[in-house]
Amino acid sequence: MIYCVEDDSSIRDLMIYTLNIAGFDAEGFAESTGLWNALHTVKPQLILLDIMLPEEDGITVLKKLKENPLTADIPVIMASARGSEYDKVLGLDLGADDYLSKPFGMMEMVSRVKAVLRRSVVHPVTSILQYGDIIMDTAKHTVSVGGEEILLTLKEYELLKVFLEHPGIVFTRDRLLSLVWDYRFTGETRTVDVHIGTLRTKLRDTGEKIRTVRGVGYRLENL
Amino acid sequence: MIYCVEDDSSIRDLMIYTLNIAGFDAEGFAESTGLWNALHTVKPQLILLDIMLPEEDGITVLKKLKENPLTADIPVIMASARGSEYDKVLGLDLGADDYLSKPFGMMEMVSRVKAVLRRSVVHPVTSILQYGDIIMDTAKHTVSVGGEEILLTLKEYELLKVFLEHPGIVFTRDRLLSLVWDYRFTGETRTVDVHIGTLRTKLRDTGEKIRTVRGVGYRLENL
DNA sequence: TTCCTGTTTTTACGCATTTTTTACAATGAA
DNA sequence: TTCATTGTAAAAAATGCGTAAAAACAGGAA
Repeated sequence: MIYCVEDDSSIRDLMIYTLNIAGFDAEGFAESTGLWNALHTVKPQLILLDIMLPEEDGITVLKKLKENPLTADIPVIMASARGSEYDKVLGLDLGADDYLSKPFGMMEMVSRVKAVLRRSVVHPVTSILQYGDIIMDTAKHTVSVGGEEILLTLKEYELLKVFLEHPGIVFTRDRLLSLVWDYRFTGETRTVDVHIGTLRTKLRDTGEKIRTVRGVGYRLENL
Repeated sequence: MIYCVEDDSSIRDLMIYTLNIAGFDAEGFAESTGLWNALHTVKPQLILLDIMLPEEDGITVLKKLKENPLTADIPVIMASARGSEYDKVLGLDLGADDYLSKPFGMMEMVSRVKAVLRRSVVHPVTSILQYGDIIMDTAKHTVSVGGEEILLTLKEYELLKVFLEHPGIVFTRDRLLSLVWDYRFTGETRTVDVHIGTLRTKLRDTGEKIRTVRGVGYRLENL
């Protein structure tokens, strides 16, 4: 998924259209609010960002993106009609990955998008797992829900980690036992259920997220 | 002056050329011996260091740089084709300031160089570590809390230093042992706990700052 | 050397928290 | 309804942590 923030709707439509043709999922926004909303649901591979925008300008948006650890690693290509060197430098310095100066051709855009994506394949050195408003920082060993830190015991933490690493996948109790515990034996035990229970109550305010798959195990609901 | 250690001469030349265009003095070396010689004469603002090198590899070079107080404060950006997580973590943990994964674009390189330099300008002569009202001066080897100097033993000091250098990050007892002590063995010992204990009492008036992460280790609470 | 002093490590144990088990209630499919 | 499965409160067991106190160590002075 590529997000494209551009106020001129004819240019925006053309960009989306071209990106689609080139095989990318792309979504466009006229100004930054749309981008911020979208970022809450799906994290894109790349953002195309115009500098001149109504409301919040592109430089500010880029700054914000780079300040937040959740979005800092999303590559950004800046675009602007103001071709001055100043803008370029400013944009690149803040961590933009490339620059398109208007008017640019669609071919050029696609080739730059591809180049940036190629480069940033290996990038993710992030210790952060996100799922909706749940954020787990494995380096700090903390979990927060909606910015509020919640305290989990070790088993709860590791259980949640397994789910966050594989959202949507069903895990049998045996599988969870062997992942989080190091049980070799697979005996009758309610241990997993109990921990799932406490996890659920601690995450209650986030809505019911851990689903029971009767006769099989548990899985984290897909967003 | 920026030093650039890279064995592939075509890449190295391109890097030097680009850095020059961007307004930097830059000098390149095919392997680490050149770097060591150059360091005796001119101390650079930054070093670009490839991990895969003939003779001495980049990780070793980085270690040496960070061990020597004369060179420890030179920012280093590591570059490597081996994109494995392991390399990254290792590099970053040893004190590299950023990471470039090959193949990288020249634009990206310049923007990262600028970013690192910008960061290191803010903390000139970084002999001072601060966290809330705790101030550690690594040059003077002193620690003060709220202006009042406190006396720490060597182990307490080094333990605190690790935490101040990585606020918020969890350290297991094993990790702390290998960082502050030079234990190879990983045995059952309460040594770390005891020192954490004495540190805590000496820092008591600053509020509880060192948090226990049960089953894992310790971390400095985020401010 | 021996003694002294301050630091570091080990040992041992109490305590609090976490984890597991147990037992039973609730649920849902057939 | 029946029966297997799941949820969970409460009790029991296990574990991990903090810390006092003893032991070991290091360095300096006499």
